[in-house]
Amino acid sequence: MKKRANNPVSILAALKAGGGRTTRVRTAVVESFAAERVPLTAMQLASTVAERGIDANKTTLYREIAHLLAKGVLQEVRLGDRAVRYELKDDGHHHHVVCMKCDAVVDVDLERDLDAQEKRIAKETGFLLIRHSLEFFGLCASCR
Amino acid sequence: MKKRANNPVSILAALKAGGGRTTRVRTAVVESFAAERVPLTAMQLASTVAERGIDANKTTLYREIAHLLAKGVLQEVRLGDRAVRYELKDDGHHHHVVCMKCDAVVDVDLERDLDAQEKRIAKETGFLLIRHSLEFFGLCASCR
DNA sequence: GTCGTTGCAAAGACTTTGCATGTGA
DNA sequence: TCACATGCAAAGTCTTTGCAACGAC
Repeated sequence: MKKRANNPVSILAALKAGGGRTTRVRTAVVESFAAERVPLTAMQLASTVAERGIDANKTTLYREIAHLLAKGVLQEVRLGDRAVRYELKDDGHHHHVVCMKCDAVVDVDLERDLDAQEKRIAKETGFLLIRHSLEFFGLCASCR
Repeated sequence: MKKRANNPVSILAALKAGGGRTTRVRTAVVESFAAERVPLTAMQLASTVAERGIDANKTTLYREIAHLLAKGVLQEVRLGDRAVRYELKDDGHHHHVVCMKCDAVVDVDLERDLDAQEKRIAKETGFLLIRHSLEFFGLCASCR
């Protein structure tokens, strides 16, 4: 399984090589995702970027997210709430545990993944299955 | 495992017993969920209700959904897209298979549920886990 | 200088709230 | 009757689009 370089410098370099520019906002966005490590909503990204001292317009952030998705730097993550979140794309498939009170997110791996179940379900339903999404919800150690 | 009566008549009777009224809109909403069987967004509900010949204001539909959620008649379902969907609550825990092209939804059960995994994850993360959500995405037989 | 990037304003989609009116039991 | 239910208008939240100005290289 190939491992993608997930540090801000490499990502920005790759974007630049693809014709993009290394701007104030883009740098702050990529650094924010790399530093936070958990999936962020557009609004959480705005706060994180602001905390880093960069005052970026929200339109710009939405456009930057779209750009990074198109470049394969980010992937969408849907947790249980309405929001769409984004995280740096890595090659490892993992799931999330979400605190229903404070919104904390922790990554987890499954011991045996769902491949067998997926095969059976594909057979039973006639679907061609492409991906799945599994999240656990509860209260984290400090909120319980 | 106790089985809830999921037909419109019983549901409306139960709501009435709880102080609610059997109105034109409420009847159409409950019948729509019972007839469709798959999770509906507020907008899909509006269409379904309209198809049944009832012209309900969308504010009313949002309020009716909130009311039915509060009464435990409906439960929220989050599939992979941004929308929040609702379905009649039943006691059986199941998961969904979603067609990424035509939005068709099929219910599925897991052979072995995720209890063991859930226990392990709770132990590892310190979370008190309350529920989980698992969806499969792909293309249905007609769209593939 | 070019062309990618940014900001502002405005529009859009979906959802919620306030208030006056309607209606089921 | 009267509390529940409804409709309309308005406001709120999140996201997208149009357009002119800015700035990385």
